[in-house]
Amino acid sequence: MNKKKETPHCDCNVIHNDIVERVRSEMPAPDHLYDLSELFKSLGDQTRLKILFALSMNEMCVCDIAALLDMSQSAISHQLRVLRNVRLVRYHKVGKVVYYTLDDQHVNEIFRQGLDHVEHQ
Amino acid sequence: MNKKKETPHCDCNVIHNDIVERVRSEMPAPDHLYDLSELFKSLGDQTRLKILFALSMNEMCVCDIAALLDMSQSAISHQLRVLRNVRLVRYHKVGKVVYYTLDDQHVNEIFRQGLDHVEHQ
DNA sequence: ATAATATATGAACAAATATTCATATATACA
DNA sequence: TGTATATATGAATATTTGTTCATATATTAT
Repeated sequence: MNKKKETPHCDCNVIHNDIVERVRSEMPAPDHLYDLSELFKSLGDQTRLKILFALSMNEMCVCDIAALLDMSQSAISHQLRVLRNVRLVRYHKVGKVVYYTLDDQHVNEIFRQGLDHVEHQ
Repeated sequence: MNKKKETPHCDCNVIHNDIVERVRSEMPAPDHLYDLSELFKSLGDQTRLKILFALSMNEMCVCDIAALLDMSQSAISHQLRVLRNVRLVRYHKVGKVVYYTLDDQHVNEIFRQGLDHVEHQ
């Protein structure tokens, strides 16, 4: 009855073993998959999307962003940290004020591709 | 997901009101922001990224994917529904077997941009 | 020095999410 | 008709995540 039990979780029979093995051998490294999922995760929130859109128009300080989105300074600061962690934004200080900018061009590209997708259906 | 409260939360002074107003007037429609965040959210999970990578190589049935990722058929099926909901994948049935494929080209493009970003640091 | 302001952060809480488990549906075959 | 197989799905649970609250840090002005 049981063909192969090498995979404890899969409770169905493998239909196309050749394809499965070929895909398995090409699967991106766990590190890359992790980084990529963290990147997309950071884009998967409306607040952060709004922040990124804002920064694509102008550099802005934390206070500007909080006012724009009508949210607390703390909430914005927490979200900016998320965006810093995946290097989507960077900042520079001028006195007490911290100005945020987009970190690289990929952001705009990814953004545009995403909009293409959601608008094209 | 994102909760909207009525109370004004910004507890700091607006520094650059002109910029804030200009950005506010250009902010994408809530519908688009919602769809876009749902799209990226669906990409922000390692299991789903693996599924999408697999499907970028070959169409695969649910059973294949479960075997490939060493996960239960149920877990894969739930994740495929998420991917269907944002139209990243589609399927066709052959008898009992359901084959999944990528739904459009944007996926590969977004994928590539994302990898560019995480690899370029 | 003190006060005021801009931002960051840890802890707590509520909401969202991924997986498991049990079960339902659909198809094929004897 | 039955049984077996492939997939889907609702409910429950455990983990993750976004925001709030209180407070800390850093900078400027007095």
